[in-house]
Amino acid sequence: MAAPLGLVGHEAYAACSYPQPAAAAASSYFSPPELVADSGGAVMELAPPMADYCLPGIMGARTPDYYCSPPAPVFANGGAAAAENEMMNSMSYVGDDGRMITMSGSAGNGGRPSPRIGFRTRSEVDVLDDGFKWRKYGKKAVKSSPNPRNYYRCSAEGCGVKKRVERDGDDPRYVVTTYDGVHNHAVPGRGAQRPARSAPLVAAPWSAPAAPCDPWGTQLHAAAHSSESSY
DNA sequence: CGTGTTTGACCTGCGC
DNA sequence: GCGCAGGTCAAACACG
Repeated sequence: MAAPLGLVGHEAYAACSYPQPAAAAASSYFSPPELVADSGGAVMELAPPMADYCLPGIMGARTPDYYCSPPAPVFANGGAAAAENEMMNSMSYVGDDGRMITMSGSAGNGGRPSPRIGFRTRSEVDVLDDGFKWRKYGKKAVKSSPNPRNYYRCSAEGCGVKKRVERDGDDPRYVVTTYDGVHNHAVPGRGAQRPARSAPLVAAPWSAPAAPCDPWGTQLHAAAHSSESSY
């Protein structure tokens, strides 16, 4: 599967076939758990637990309300964003050339690749509310899609996270969102605490790690065997 | 007046 | 070197 999301470059998909919570289904949040990870030319696949660990730091605290979330010992210290970013920065994965690459310096301070996470969402609205404040700085018609691509930057001072939002050219019901970078601050208006889930969503079918681990090492796979998400 | 959006121009990387 | 496409800039504008 080359690029069903209209994304170019190195892509990997993680299929997450966990049932979609009704609340999430009714909202605009991240409906299909289909992930693409593109990190500076390296391919990685995000298994569901990995997605849950990665995405909060990038997209904000609401994400795990949808993604199948293990208990969150990682954030038990209250420093959610810091812990998440620290974890992101300590991660490593296998690049195209087979070498291990670490995420350290991913926030733009070290010349190492910044994490890029893309996903496709069935949504009526173009812009998903991920809890962060975004400022639009550009709009561009792209050749790969009949729909324009919108460019957003995190409004927080010193935070260089960007995201691209575009309608899927193949299916306009879907919004393709690509996050580029990791927030260096907490979600605005939430403090450092992870919001409580209104209801248990999905029982995590895996053993939740007791501490920030290195899921890259154990859950990375070649993109070749990636599967479609099921919904 | 501050903040965010719009949009055309400009810059840059890449393939030929 | 040239052209194309994607990404970014910045001035103008809208809105609360």
